Amino acid sequence: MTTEKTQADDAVRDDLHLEKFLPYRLSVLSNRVSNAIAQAYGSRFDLTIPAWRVMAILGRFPDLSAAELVEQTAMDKVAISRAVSVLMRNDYITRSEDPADRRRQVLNLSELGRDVYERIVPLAQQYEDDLMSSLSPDERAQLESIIDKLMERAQAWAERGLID
Amino acid sequence: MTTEKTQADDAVRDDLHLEKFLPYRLSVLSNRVSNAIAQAYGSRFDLTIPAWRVMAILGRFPDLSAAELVEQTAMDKVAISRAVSVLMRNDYITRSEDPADRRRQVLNLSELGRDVYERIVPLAQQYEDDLMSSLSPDERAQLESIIDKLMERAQAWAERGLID
DNA sequence: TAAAATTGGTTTCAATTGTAACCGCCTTCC
DNA sequence: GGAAGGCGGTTACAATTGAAACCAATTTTA
Repeated sequence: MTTEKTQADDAVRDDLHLEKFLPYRLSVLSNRVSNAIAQAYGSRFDLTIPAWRVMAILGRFPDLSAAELVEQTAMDKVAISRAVSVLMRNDYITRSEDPADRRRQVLNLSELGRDVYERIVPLAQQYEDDLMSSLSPDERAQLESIIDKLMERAQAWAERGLID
Repeated sequence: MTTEKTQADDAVRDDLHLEKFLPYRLSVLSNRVSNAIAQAYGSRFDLTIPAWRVMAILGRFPDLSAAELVEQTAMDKVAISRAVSVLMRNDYITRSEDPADRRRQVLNLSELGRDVYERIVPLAQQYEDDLMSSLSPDERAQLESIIDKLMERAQAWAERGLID
């Protein structure tokens, strides 16, 4: 009834099922996941998502500057700067001036920061495991490669301009 | 020094590869996609993402109230209210009081709104198609079902409380 | 070697978003 | 039928975010 169309060739395009629309679904999924996790460690360690991301990167790649964090995280430099300043306030990271280039500041987890990092990692891992546990091994592998492909495609939009 | 481990069995969990971390990847992917698309129709029709979402739903399900939009979109009611008010300002939707319940306001696309809607749908479709074109038919099907499963899982966190 | 242009990073200001309080209408239950 | 509570929707205010201007150090170039 409601699915009837007056014009045959309008039928397809005229009907957008938002619930089925991939970009929309991605956004809902991503928000649900991020918010849940943010809540989990935010409530324990008083960390925002950007702050935790900075810590996650520094935990793996020490001695980065803010600019290098920008590359790694795809966050913008203002967000990094703010995350860094709250992390400094919490003594979760240290900042030292690079003598070779006095504009540059080298960042690292502090001892306290590494402590927190090491407690959060398993927690984060646990969430990921829980998510993944709903998938078969085959699906997991598929997902990896699918995300890569979609990412590449979306990246292309940004680089080579939008469609149309 | 800082990378040394004191305890052998910390070694595995201690290493979080953010670039491989599903929640993180989802968020980057979703942002890239949404921003690109938002830019595409935002620049043409001066629509924000929430506003476009409201139109997308109204295009498919006429005669909804704001509360029903909340259900459909998973946006919160303030966001809906704001989207509705800009859409009213642009004459993209109409609002009529429900005589049976004078609190309730029935929303619909205006003629102009439907026009815009019908021009955006193919555009949105095109983006989705372009994204999907990077996947094989098999992968597309997989993705559908994978997203469903992940969504369900993440939903469970919200409902039954977080892990741990 | 002194302007000019670039780079790392921060600050400022405006726009977006989330939370909570709120107003008006409606229902219900004494 | 009239207070008490619930629901639809908006407003107000605070927190977050993004864009652009900005400062200081460095590199370029002439």
